[in-house]
Amino acid sequence: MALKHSKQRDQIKSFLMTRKDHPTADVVYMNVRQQTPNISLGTVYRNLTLLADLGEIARLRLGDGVDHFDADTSPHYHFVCRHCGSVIDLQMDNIDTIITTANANFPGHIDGHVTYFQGSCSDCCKTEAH
Amino acid sequence: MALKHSKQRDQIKSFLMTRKDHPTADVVYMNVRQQTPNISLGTVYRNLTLLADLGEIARLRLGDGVDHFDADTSPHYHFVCRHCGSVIDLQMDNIDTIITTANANFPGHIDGHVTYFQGSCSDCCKTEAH
DNA sequence: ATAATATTAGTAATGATTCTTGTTTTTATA
DNA sequence: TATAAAAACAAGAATCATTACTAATATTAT
Repeated sequence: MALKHSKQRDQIKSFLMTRKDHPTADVVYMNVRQQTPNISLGTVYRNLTLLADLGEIARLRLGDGVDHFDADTSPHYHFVCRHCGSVIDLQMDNIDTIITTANANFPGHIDGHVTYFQGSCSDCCKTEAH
Repeated sequence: MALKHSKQRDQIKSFLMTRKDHPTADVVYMNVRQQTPNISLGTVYRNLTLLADLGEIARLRLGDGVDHFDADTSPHYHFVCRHCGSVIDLQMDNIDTIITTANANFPGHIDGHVTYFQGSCSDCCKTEAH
């Protein structure tokens, strides 16, 4: 069951690398379809899952009920705007020390955490009064 | 549109207060149905959402595609076992200082974060070798 | 008691994702 | 280069959690 090359998979990954806004499967589908009109949504889902399992992309679950995907697998954090829902990269120092803190009084073994941030993005800060 | 009392809502909240394992809507439904056999799943969902909006319970989104509910609204964290999926309360010092860290180089305004921890619960640590 | 309206049960609809099936591509090897 | 095994595909059905709809019922203020 070796991996075989696929034009569709290449296009999905290439598209994702051009984007910094962490698109959903449906957005990937609508965009890749402009180059390959008869690609199917199932193919997009299957390849996004495969690429995520391979570690070539990241799957983001940000509480909005839809998976987002990110071609940038380097360590960084994410911000979700409460107003417009946009997902934005966040450069900040690594906070993995919270894992040590969490392990202190825990009877099992903690080896990871999921963290994302919320608030108003700069655009929404301008257009609304908070 | 003042709130009116409802036996179903009381039972849903009462049941949730007896549990420390953060049940899903379906688990709430199956249990409350033992007292009120013809309660509908829609009623369970509607009331869980209402109680969460009122701040009387917490809705937990932990990346497994199903919402979990918690009658304990005091500040605390959660742990999700990678092996059995169990959700466990975690007592640890508040880490809201990460919000200040995150705001440092961010052009908008960050006012919150979502954090949960992952690893092996004590039961799974015993039964498996990691 | 009555009227206004929030709530309910039951069921249909939605939306994201996964699964199935028969066909097409890819790739290793003869 | 031909061929055969298997990976990948397109199209569409199925699944699962959740929400929406509607007519009936329960609650509450007067």
